[in-house]
Amino acid sequence: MNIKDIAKLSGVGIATVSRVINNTGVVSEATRAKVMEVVKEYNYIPNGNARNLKKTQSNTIALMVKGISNPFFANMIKEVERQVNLRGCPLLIQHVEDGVDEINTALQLVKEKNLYGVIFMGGTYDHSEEKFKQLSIPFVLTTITTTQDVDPSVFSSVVIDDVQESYKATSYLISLGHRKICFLARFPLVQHTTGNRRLLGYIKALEEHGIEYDPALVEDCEYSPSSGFTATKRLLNKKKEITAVFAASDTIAIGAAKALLSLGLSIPNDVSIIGFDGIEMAEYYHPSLDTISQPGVDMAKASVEILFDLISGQSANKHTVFESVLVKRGSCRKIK
Amino acid sequence: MNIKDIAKLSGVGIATVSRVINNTGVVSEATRAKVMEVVKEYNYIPNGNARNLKKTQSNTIALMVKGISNPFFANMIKEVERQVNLRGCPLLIQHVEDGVDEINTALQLVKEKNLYGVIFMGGTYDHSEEKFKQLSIPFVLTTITTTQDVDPSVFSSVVIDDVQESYKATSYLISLGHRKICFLARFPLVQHTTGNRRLLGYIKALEEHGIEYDPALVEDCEYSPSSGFTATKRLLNKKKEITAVFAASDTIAIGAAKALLSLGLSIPNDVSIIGFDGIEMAEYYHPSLDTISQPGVDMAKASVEILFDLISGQSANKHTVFESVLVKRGSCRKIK
DNA sequence: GTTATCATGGGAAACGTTTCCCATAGATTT
DNA sequence: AAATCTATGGGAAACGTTTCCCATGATAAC
Repeated sequence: MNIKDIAKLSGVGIATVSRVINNTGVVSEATRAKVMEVVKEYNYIPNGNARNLKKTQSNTIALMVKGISNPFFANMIKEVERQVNLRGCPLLIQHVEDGVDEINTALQLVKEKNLYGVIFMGGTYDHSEEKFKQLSIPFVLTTITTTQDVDPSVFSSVVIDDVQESYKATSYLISLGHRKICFLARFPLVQHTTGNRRLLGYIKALEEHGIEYDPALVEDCEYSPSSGFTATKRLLNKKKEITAVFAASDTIAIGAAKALLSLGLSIPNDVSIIGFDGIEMAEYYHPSLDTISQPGVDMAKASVEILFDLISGQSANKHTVFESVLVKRGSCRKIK
Repeated sequence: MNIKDIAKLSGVGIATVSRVINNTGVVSEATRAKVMEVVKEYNYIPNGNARNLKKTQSNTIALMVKGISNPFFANMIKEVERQVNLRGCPLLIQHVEDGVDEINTALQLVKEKNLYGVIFMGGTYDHSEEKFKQLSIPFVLTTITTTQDVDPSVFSSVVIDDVQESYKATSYLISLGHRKICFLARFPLVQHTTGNRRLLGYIKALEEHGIEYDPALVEDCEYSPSSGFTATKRLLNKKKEITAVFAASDTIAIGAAKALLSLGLSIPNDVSIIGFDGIEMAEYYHPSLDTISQPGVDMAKASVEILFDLISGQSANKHTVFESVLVKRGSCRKIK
């Protein structure tokens, strides 16, 4: 069942059927009704491949996610899909394996599927300007910013200020009297990752308050409870006196909390703890965990809006910085 | 840059370029090398739309997920993608909104994109045989079985036995001396959902042990901590004496645990609790939560294997039932 | 009554592949 | 030396659309 069949069955030309389906050009009401009836009756759905081939552009938006199992991304993905579908476009969700270059993957996809636009979610901050330019279609980096010498006019982004928010969390702990503050995050070899930027904020806060930065209080770990758990164990084995833990994600914070609690330590009486992201689980953990809560859904929505503005040519590349909120639930305590 | 350009640049015909790219037909080593050199140099990637149009079949596999934010699905999705990519196919992840018919969505997608195969993950058990037949390409239901009068030879599935596993959990609590056991799950209007089937197992266990089934101990709730939390609050307001909670997901169990803990109750001293799924968070909760752990990754792998067997015509429709494991972590206690 | 204008709809090319079928040339057989 | 076979590679049709351009008939203008 293709457009030719529909044309024959409706007694019109294929061009007319196409015009009816796409609501383009002028077609008399009578003709339109006649065609639509046949379309409905035979449940005709145009072949997307032929369509995209001819138009040398599909209306598909791709979402490249690095870390699809990250619970913080879950609601963002749903919102991106909702917003994209609202605009009548299908969303192709592409998971990018850790260690795989998401821009290269996208480059491939763009050529192969004639994408309409791309949203990148998660991943590193390290991309060259040249790469961005190769990607000749509109795209938005969400949750990713870049500190390389990249001309800001060649890409769009929706981010939070990792340095600033991390500074906020650390300062909060310091204001409560903490001096021995651990920091848990992921530090891959690449520069300019979320972890590295949050480390900068952590160090900045320490320095501003005259606290010496002790690398032994910083542990490298994946963004997962299990990794947070083992990292915290490693930390405790160093026999440092610790009064607070700042985890670069709530998942890490949960693992860290478990490590402390299972040793019989109390949160926040013995150790204060604060996470990052604002996932639901942090609230329902016992004790509920303080966190730097990111407006994930708003960020997702903004990403799609910016992408479609770019597509329609209505605006140039844009960089939006969202503010996160320090949510206090009692897992941090004033000491001394 | 298309196949014609490559042909011209290599000094061969387009048919030859196609043969080289697809490794079909016979091409002399010299010609192949010449063409490949040009392909590499210009970084040529064939247009997927043209390809799929001509072949009247793409190699794309679609994964229809209902509940993409379900943490239990996270690892399964990753495994499905890994397995599909391993077989040289791209995976299209399609999120299906709650309440939307996933088969209809797939039907649309199949016609539009000439899919190669479909995997359904999550959702209800209610599908008619006719619908299955309309979907004229190979597909596998994962995490979904059907109790309708559907001929088992028209579909494939990878599931656990919900009734049996639920029976297992409930029996475990009973064996520990519990009589007042709450059950939390989602009961939508549609029949034959995961929740309904697990309820059957729960009731079966009670009856077999001569315990009267009390509907007041069963609460309807979404598969999320917040919903588990409020459902448990509702339960406690009924002033029933409760000694154990069986939650149909670990996310619900976490919400339930939070409700109990925040009232100062102890787990497992005052109330025992057991969840379902086996997500990482249940282990890192404090206390660690007992659960019926599903082999999600194995199930994902099996789904892809079955799908590709169907595609290659190597085998007929098949139904695989996986066994779940009762994981004891101490959140359930023997009483009396 | 003739010409200009307009609304509508059809024909055909083009998008970039794959693949069938045939042509060519060199090698092998008779 | 002629005939046959084999290996290789090219031409062209086809996949199912969209869209440009043109044809047709009706209406309006003169």
